[in-house]
Amino acid sequence: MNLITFLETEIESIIKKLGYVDKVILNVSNRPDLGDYQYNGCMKLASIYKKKPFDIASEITNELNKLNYFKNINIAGPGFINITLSDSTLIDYINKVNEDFTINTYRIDTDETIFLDYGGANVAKSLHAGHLRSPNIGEAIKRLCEAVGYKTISDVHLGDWGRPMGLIICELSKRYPDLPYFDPNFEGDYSDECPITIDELNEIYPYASAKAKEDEKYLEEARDFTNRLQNKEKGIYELWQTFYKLSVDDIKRIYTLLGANFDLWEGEYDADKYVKPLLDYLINNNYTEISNGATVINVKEETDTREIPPVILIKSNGGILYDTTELATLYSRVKRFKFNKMFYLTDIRQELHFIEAFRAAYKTKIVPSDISLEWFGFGTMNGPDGKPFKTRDGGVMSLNELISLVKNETRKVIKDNIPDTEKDNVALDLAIAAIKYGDLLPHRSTDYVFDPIKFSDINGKTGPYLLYNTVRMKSLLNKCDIKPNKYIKLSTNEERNIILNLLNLRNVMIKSFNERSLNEICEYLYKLTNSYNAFYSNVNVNNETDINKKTSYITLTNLVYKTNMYLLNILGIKVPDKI
RNA sequence: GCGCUCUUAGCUCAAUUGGAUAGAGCGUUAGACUACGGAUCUAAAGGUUAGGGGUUCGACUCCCUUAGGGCGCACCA
Repeated sequence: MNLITFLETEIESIIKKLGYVDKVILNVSNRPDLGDYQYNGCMKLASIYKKKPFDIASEITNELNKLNYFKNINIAGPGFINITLSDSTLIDYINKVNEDFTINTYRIDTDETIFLDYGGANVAKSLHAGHLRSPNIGEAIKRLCEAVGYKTISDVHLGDWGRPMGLIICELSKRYPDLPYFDPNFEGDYSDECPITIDELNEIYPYASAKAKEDEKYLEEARDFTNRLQNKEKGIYELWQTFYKLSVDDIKRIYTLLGANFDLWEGEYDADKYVKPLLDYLINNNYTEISNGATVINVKEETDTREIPPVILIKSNGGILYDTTELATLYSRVKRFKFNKMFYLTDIRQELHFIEAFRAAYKTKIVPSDISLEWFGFGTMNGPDGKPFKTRDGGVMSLNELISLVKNETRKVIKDNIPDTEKDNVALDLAIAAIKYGDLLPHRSTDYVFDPIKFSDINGKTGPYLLYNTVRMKSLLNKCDIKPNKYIKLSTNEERNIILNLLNLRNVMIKSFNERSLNEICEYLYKLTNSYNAFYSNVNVNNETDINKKTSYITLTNLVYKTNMYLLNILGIKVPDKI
């Protein structure tokens, strides 16, 4: 059992024995000079039980002193209890963790499944800087859920069936009118060959989108193509399939680079076949009403402090919208998969959309009340000017460009002894680590400034620093003639700090999981690594002649290394063999 | 206009149910070490937590208010 959890339950039972009730939480002390951990509950208990906090604290510490886990227990201020663990407690615990790493982690006993919806890529619109956070955060949350004990299902939820598709097809019909896809009398097989390249595809959408804004006739044509596609008209549908594949292959390539994997590559297209049954269900059960010519679901509630507009299912011109597709997706997921919770991760601006969609889903019983729907948003990734990250000339920066940009920085860090043939791969690993760590370090919901140079620095709180030091630990483990075994002797203060940090892993995972944010884990990785480096710079492990000390050093090194690997894997950061 | 949200060190970010002296990184300054991967480590300076008021033993955190950002408010996704 985790040591901190164990001590919390011990204290809880002491408090109960004394006649009080509290959910005991042991916090890492913010006064390390007074103790390792602190319990702050006495002030609260005092107000409940009408006693002096100091007296309650005394009663508790008297009982605690009967246990033999502690080096020191003291009361400070109005009634803070400070606890310092004894070395033997720490040594015993480290040896238990050494046998079973998972006791030091946060893991619950559950057979629940969480369905995660993140990624949010759009077909035929190349991934750009604004698309970075969703796969980064989403993938890490997914891995954290799995580490905690949940089963997961992840879906990328592609935007692949709306007006953008019509715009692409419209523009293709102008540029390549002779393609067989546009010939209604064409009888042969459409070639599998895509008529365009990915670069051209990436160029077409912004072009067509801009043109549609100023050219009403063009927009009308695009609408028409959208309808023809959604009716799966021969030729048009096949054309869509070819550029769909081209685009999705490119999206997969970049997501793979970023370490994001999805169980499902579904999207609006897959939801489309559920739209009709959904609408039939909603209309037949009188969940809908007509408002200004549109078919809507009213989701206002009396307690609302703001105006909540209705969910529009069918536009006055007969078309369907974002919300319709969202509900159809939910409708199909509930029918096809078994899960207990659903996590949505998007840009923070979409909050209202999800509030509405969730209300509609519960109100209409599309989603049963025992499935929890949860949305959490992420903040914007900004440039140095505090506005959304752009290229130097103000254009949209693709993720390809972004990765290259950072790779140019991380390449400078690589040592000369790495063969030229491997340098590029190492630079890429470092770049991905730099980007992901930089992205996950701030709290999920806050906007942050993306700084390629700062993130690529091998010194400081960065991905490259963590990789470098983790690789160095591995190198030491490989080089040392002693293998990790039993932790015997706690001989330096630096080791004690490392152990206290290791002890904290579980709490860090709990906080990260509860917050749906990776910033606690990122901070922790730096802190743990840094505490190890303080040890490393003071103690030469390989030159140690005392075999007990040396074994202890290497055992501790191994635990820090394992913890780093465990957490970096949760963050989706790959650790290269050499840097 | 209405609503949500943010404002913390020179810069970029943290802050554990309301807890003690608000912490990190970078930058700055001063040190350590022929080095198992030194691309490291140690330390110092730097704060009226945007301003004002309130709640209480205690407020970056909760409430009110002023100022300044960001975002959202039915037929885009």
